[in-house]
Amino acid sequence: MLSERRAGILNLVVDEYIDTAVPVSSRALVDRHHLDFSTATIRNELARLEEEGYITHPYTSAGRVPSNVGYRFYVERLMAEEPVTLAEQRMIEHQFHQAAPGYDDWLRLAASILAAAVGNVAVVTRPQRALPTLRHAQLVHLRAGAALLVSVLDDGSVRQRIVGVPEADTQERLTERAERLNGRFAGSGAAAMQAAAGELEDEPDRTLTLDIAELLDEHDEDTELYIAGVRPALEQPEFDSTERILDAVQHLEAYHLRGALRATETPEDGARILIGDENLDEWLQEWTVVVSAFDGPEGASGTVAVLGPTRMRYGRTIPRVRYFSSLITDLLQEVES
Amino acid sequence: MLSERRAGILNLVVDEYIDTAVPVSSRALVDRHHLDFSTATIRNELARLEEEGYITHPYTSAGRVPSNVGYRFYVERLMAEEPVTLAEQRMIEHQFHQAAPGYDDWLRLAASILAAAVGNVAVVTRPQRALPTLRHAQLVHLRAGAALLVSVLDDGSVRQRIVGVPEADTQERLTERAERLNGRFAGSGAAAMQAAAGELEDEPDRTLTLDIAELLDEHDEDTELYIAGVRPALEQPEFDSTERILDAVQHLEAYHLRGALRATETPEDGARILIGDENLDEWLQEWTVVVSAFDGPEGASGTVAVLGPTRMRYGRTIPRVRYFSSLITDLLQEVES
DNA sequence: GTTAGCACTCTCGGCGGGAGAGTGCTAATC
DNA sequence: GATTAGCACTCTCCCGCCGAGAGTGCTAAC
Repeated sequence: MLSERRAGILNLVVDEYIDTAVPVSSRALVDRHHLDFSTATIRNELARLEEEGYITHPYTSAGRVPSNVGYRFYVERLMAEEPVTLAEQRMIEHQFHQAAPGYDDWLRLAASILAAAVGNVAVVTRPQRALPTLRHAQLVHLRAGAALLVSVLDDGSVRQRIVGVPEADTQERLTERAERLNGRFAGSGAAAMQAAAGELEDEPDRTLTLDIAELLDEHDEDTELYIAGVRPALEQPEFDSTERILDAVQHLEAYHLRGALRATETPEDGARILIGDENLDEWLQEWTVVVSAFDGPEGASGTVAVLGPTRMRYGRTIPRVRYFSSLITDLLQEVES
Repeated sequence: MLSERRAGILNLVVDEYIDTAVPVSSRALVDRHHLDFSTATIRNELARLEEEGYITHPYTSAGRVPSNVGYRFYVERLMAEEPVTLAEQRMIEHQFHQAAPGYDDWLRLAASILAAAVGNVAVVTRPQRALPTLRHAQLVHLRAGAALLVSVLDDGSVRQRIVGVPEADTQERLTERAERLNGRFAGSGAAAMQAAAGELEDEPDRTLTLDIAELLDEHDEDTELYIAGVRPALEQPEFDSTERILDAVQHLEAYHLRGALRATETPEDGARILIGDENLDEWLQEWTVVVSAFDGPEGASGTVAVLGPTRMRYGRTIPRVRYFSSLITDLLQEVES
């Protein structure tokens, strides 16, 4: 229903708008792309595109701006992808191999390289297992009656909380206790622990077991998030007023981003793109989220995402999110030292 | 050298300016505080105060604004402290006792309550020991030749990195290895490990020991930081332009704040106040930092701080930073469950 | 279907000018 | 000698105006 020519014009409009952030006029299209039609013809086509909902007018006589529908069509049918060149790949890999090896550093680095590559906010989550099991628990004596429970999970994540313990327990006793629990529950998941807790004779051990189970269940409440590129994103012209910036700043923090990513079904392969009102969160109505998953060790999985205004360089962003998703998967697998 | 009366006027000027963010005029002082002098007299005094460097003029004929010297004098001699009322204390403690017990949650909560109480950015660091020792190390198998080394320190902090291990090591072998090292080095500090590493027969064990020692040494590179109140701080009138906000946003992140706090000698008791150019960091030249220390378990210590524009409600902020510093110390000691 | 031409609309930036808020100074007063 | 009234002067801020410019939509001709 969208004629060949009109689709082509839409493509140009979106490209142009993404590039300049200025509503695009018929004149600009003709001049900058040497079209063989007059501006009047283009204007007619633009009017049609507007009727069909692909573009809009900010005010009666300014140029055209893509609508969400327009962006969606662009992303699915029109856009020219800008692939990650070999040179770029090499540069990126080089940066990784220069850094000290370590989950945290790598993921943080991934976020910041990706952010720089696309000029928008990048978010990377630490990989987690859906149903993590306990690898090792540890009790650190704080004071009579209280200790810090530190649990290392099989996906390498670490969770901790303060728990009550018998007043009389010294650090030595606590260590014994922890070892006893490790012997019994290392390799178990939350469900198994909850089921088995009842069988335990020792009351404090029982409570601790339930504490550990809760820690395992806390799951993504506390997912570590690496965020980068806030500044470049906020320098874009859509953030012209101080309130817009403040709103964005407020939302671009771990808590809200976790929420935004959790709401997304992340494809195992390729990237998922949510444009404007396709996002559930209220605050994301004028944002686009490009998100993909990567695999960590032991069946754990994490998320890479880029967030920016709906006017985003899709052709550049999407391949890069995909690339980073597989790059991180590879990195985490091919670790060598 | 600063006459009684002039000091009083300076006090009023600073109070007024902190309150309104508007350069204060002789008229405003007389009217709002029912002074028994004419505006002309006040103007003379203001002129003197300006000569002496306590206040300035933004432009030839606007009201007066305190200088850094003025703020310093105000903080040391003039300011009326607004103590934390009992009702306020109860409210705060109530909020703590409602939260799930746990270092992270408490410290995060502390930051956000403090931020709300003072209307500026609050930062709380996780308590750390100056020379931490190892409590327990753990190796998580990632892939042949690589493992995740997770170390729990005696102050309850946890550090991790990816390390190389013999290709042949299975998870079982790695666990044995870790237990061997724990047996030998639990309770030791980095220095002891470095010294003892040479004596180890087994080459991989030696490397691992050095890895652990490095982890212990990384120290505050990676201090966890809880930050809150960015938005309210940035809503203040000093952040009127988008660049100012962006600069501030960029600096109010973990990396820069760690730097800023590290540069500060933190008093064990009471609070240290750094106004404007008393700060070393370039970006803090128009900020004031109010910082205090608190004690964690086992001789570890952490930091609470508030950051805001030099025009800050000192009388409110300082007592609250002090209060939180001792409150956190108490909380961490009086944990019960 | 395409295009030239034109009237119309809306934004944006610059300019001017008046109101208002303050100061500093001088000279008179207590 | 301190205080104050009075006044000239300065600087900001805001508002309204206007013209330039950029676009569009429509009509009529090709």
